[in-house]
Amino acid sequence: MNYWLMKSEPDVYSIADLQRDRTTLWDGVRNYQARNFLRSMVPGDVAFFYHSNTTPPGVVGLMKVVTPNVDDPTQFDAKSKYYDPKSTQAAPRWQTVIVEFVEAFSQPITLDTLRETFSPDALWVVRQGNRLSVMPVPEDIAQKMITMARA
DNA sequence: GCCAACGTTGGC
DNA sequence: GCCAACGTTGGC
Repeated sequence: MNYWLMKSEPDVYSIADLQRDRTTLWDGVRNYQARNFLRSMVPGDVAFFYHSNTTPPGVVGLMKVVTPNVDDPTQFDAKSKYYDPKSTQAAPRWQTVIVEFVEAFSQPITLDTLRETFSPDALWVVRQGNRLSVMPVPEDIAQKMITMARA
């Protein structure tokens, strides 16, 4: 079982939206490093939901992977902003996962607090200029984050 | 809204 | 294969 961190702008899709929907297909990732992490996810993996482009940015809850290795349907949709003309049904470029809501933290962990607590070498989201939207989280860091959020 | 960081594209 | 131009991300 692995831990991940996945970013979303709450104006686009928030933890409250996931709580309402229960599950969602995590579409729109168009970065190869992030996609490769998505491809390596397995059912039962736990992901921290991170709100980006908001005040304050931070980790707001937990979800878990229920269906791995799903072709992102938006790559085939010419009307989607995520449409990829180089992708074909026979050779789709973009895979993602379906995630299920687990928990909305009563006490979100802000980026400031993450920076005070964890090293950028261990938790990539605190690296300056970090733009990766899906990243691994080491297990010991993940356990500490969960403890902090429930304190 | 600004802009630094940085990934991608495309001409050569 | 280099690298300048360009587009996007995301904190502030």
